[in-house]
Order: sequence, then structure tokens, then C-alpha cells
Amino acid sequence: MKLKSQLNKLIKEAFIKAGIDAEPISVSEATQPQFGDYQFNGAMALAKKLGKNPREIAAEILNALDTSTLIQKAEIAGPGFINLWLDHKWVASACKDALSDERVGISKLETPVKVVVDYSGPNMAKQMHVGHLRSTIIGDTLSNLLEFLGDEVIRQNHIGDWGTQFGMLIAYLEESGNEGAEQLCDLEEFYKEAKTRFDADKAFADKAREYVVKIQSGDHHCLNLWQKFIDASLGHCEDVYGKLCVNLTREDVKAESFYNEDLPQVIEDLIQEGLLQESNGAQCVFLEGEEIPVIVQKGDGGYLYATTDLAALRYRANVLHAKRICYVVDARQSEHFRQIFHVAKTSRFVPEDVKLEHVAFGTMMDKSGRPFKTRDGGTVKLIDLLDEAVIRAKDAIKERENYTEEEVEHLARIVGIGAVKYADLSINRESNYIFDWDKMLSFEGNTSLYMQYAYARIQSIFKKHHAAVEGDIIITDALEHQLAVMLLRFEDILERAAEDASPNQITTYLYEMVTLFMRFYEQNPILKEGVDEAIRMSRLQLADLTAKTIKKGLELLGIEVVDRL
RNA sequence: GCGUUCGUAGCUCAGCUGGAUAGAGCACUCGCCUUCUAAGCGAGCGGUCUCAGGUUCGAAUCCUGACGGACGUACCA
Repeated sequence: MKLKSQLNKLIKEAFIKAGIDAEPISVSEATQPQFGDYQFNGAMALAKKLGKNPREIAAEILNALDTSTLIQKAEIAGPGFINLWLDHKWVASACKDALSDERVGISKLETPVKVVVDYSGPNMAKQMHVGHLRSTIIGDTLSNLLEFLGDEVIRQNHIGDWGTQFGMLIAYLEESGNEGAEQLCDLEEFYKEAKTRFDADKAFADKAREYVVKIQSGDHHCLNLWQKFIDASLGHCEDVYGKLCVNLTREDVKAESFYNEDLPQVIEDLIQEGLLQESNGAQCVFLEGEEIPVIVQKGDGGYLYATTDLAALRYRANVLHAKRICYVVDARQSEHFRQIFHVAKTSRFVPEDVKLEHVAFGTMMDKSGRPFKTRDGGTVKLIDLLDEAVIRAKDAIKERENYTEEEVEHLARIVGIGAVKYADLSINRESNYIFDWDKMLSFEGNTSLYMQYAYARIQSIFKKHHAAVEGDIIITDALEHQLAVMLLRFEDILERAAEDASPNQITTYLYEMVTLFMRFYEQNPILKEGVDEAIRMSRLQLADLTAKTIKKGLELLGIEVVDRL
């Protein structure tokens, strides 16, 4: 239900009817329940323009406002606010419609676009670590969300499979022979051993350097070794994606190396555009008003990540025909993206109308506010973190009820992984965030378990109620009304979250909505004796819509629900 | 040095397309289970929204500056 735009339409019509020649600002959610459901604050701003008292303007708008359908009551308050109350019956019927709709009342975008979402992007030389968590789940959520709203989403996993360290790694892989494949079980260890060998043995180091050149010149033997290594490494990533319930597959992989062939052409085209300059031996693009150039080719002829990114950008714009390209990458690279977006546009590699976005996010910190590391200062492997989440969740769950071993395993996975993802997604993505096990798994406040718990409670109602659920939704009190309106706001929230690429708007909404439901549920009995049958049916339906909304919301975040908890 | 970004309750965070008395959770105090999951609900306590100016009828939100932190700053990604 696009509540806001429906209200805005009514306001706009009132403006026309009242002869006010201005574009009204959007209505907003009422700041407090006593001010209704929505408020229009645009009258005050018009005072100067129209040379009238704001309350007078508000009165004119009010007089012209159609209150025959969704608006039940409108009042002027304070200096010129217009408070809007939605009609009980209209709200009830809209909820009923949402309930019978597979998409819980969320329509598809009228003008969907093709969007590339670039996320995760692990380096194949090493195992995924905690630093990859945010990109992976924020990107996945954004993809799910845009897809659900109707955009055509192309997920792109820009894996790092190229660079000098691969010479060393494949040389070591070759040396290890058949055992090599087994040793790849632990990439960190493998990397360390290869590095030790590299530093200690000059002949090995020479061979490693030779292999770098050989891969790059297309040598079959070396490319085979390289491919074997990449396959194993990607397998590790897929384990992580599986555990995280992230929708990334091999089909989404478009590795760095994919763009290799285009790199000389990128340089050539930049020359054609007259953008390239040599500086200290390197090929650079100097942007207007900026001191530091974008280096696209090193003095030794090698290419850099800026070059690859430019190639990727134009592939996405011109071959994939994306109209919006989102890079879900650490905020520390914002300078880099600002520059290459600039170059991509001025070089006309990417058409003017393509939106380029750096969906930046902050760093994950430990409890003391330092970047998240292991005790001995190493990086924390993502797979280890996820396993620990499941173990901790298991401890928290097992004594709650008489679960079988199997049930505990199943629940712990859903609860533990959900907790990690939710904790991350519920933080405004641009700020750094403190990773805190206790908070995450305490299951209080705005956590995944609170939502999962509410969902399970609702399912338990339906387990006890066997008869058919039918009839109208009847709104009997203020809390019920608030909950119903809140449920109808879901679409507005999703659209805004998609526009801003910020998952935490979804979590904030879910938390507020579920809190309302919990209050409603405390206050308004459903199955208890003495509840009028029609009211019971109505409340069952509100509970059902609440559950469906929780489920859909969590699903977009890649978090599962369970019927019993 | 320059640039980016952040600074909201004891702690962790929302709110930031300008609107009415700045919101949650944790912690602390108190209350609510003889039938719908108490991993819940209610009440209380807690604020110079870092500071100083400016724009505005109105600023946590926009602008300028200061202070404090984080990050970035030419051949790594």
C-alpha cells in the first residue's frame, strides 16, 4: 500500500481546488499518536509566499481536502500543522486486501530498472574474513529488496583472482603435488606456508615470479593450476554463502580477470578521449580541481584496480545495460569510487543517465572500539565467526524447552546466523559498528530473535485455532488502529530503503511494528474466552498479517523464521 | 598539511528530504503470569543532541568555524 503517495495525491488535489499554486511537500508520519496517523506540515512554509497566516492557509487546504475515503478526520493544530486520521474501515479493508495478497500488498514498481549490485568481492588468495561480512549481507539484502520491488537485479561478485600473489600460490600448489588439493582446505595456512617458502628459498621465489608472468601470458600449465586454486577458494566462499543464506552463485561471479583483455583498450580509449597524461612514468587521468590523479597504468606497464574498475563499469553499463550500478564496498574506498565514477562519466565510458552509487559502509569494531581482530591480532575468519554464532545460539536455546538434538541444531543455525546478520543490518550502514556477542545474542530489544519470537508466538496461536478464519477486519481501539496503519506502511518503508540502499530502515520498521503487535497482543486477547467471535476473527487476521509482514521483512534480510521457538 | 566522515542518555544505537514535549534497547528502581510462548508487557530514572556562530516562523537535522576521534591522501586492492 503506497499510503504516502495516496495521501499526497489528496493534498495535491486540495491545493488545486483551493487555488494554491505550489507543489506540496510530502506528508509525514505523525510524531505522536495524539496527532493522528499522518501530518502535513507544508502550510507554514507557504505563509511568506502567499502572504497569509499559516493557519489560514491550513484552513483553506482543509476545506478543499477530500475526507470521504481514506481520511476520516483532519484537524489544524499548533502554528499550522494539519493532522490526519485514517478511516478505520478503509484501513481495515486495506489490511484485508494485503492479507489475501501473496506480496502482502506490495505492488511492483511501475518503472523497474536494471540494477547491478556489486558485493562480497572476496580475494581468492585468502579465506573470507569478518571484513567481508558487511558487504556480503548488505549487498544481498539490497539485491533481494530491489528484486522484490520489481527491478531486474544482476548480482556481481567481483572476486579478486588476479595479482602477483597467485604466482607464489600456484608454484606452491604445484610443489605440493596431489597433497596440494587437500592442503587447500585451509587457505590461510596454505598462504602462510607458501609465503614462508617464498621468503626462504630464492629459487622458489624466482619460480613464483616466473609463474606470474606465465599466467598472464596464458601458459596452459600455469592457468590450470591457477584455475584449480580459484575453484577451491571459491568453494570456501560458497560454504560461507550457504551458511549465511546469501543468494550468490557461480553465475554471479565476474572475476577481476574477466576484464583483463579490455584493459589495454581502456587505456587506448582514454587516450582517444584526450584524458591520459604521463606523470612520473605512470599513465594518469587528472581530474579537474583535483591534485591527485587516477593512475590507470603503472610505470612498469601494469594495470591497477582503477583500470579494472573502469573496465567493469563500462561492461556493466554498455553490455549489461544497467541503469543503476551499486558498489557495496567499505567506506574507506569512497575516494577511489568518487574518482573512477568521475572518470567513467567524463570519458563517456558510462552514459550520463546511469546512476553510479558507492553504497559505503563503516568498519566493524570490537568491544573496545578497535578494528575486529583475533586475540593475537590476526583477522577473524568469517566461517569461524558464523560457527561460533551457532554454538552460542545453541547454548542460549537448549534449556528453553524440550528440544530434540535435531531441533536444537536447526534452531541454533537460524537464530545464530540471524542474530549476526540482523545486528549488522540494523546499524545505519555508514557508521562503524561495535560487534558485541552479548548484545547480539541477548535477544532483547531490536534483535532478530525478538522478531522471530513474535512470529513464533503468532504461529502458536494458529496452532491452537483450528477453525477457518474469515470475516472482516474490525478495528476496535487505538492500538489496533495503530498496528493496522503500521502494517500498511510496509511498502513506503521498502521503497525508501531501496532508494537509500539502507537495510536498517527495514529493521527499524520491523522493530516498531512488532513492538506495537506485542502491546496489542497483551491488551487484546484473541483466543481467550469471552472474546466476541467477529472480533476474534478480526484479531486473528491482524495477527496473521503481522506474521506475514515479519516473515517477508526478514526474508528480504536473508533471515529465516521458525514456527516454534 | 589537505580531504572524507563521525561526535545524540552511563553503554550500544535510532532519528538527519528542517516541524509540535529529541526516541529505543541495555544497565538501575518498581509493577504485571490459575488458560493465547514472561526470550513478553507497563511505569520510573536518565539529555546544554561536542562547542560557537549563521540561515529560518521553526535546527539534532542545512551552512560556516573550532575542538575531539576514525579513515583516506600517486604507481596494493
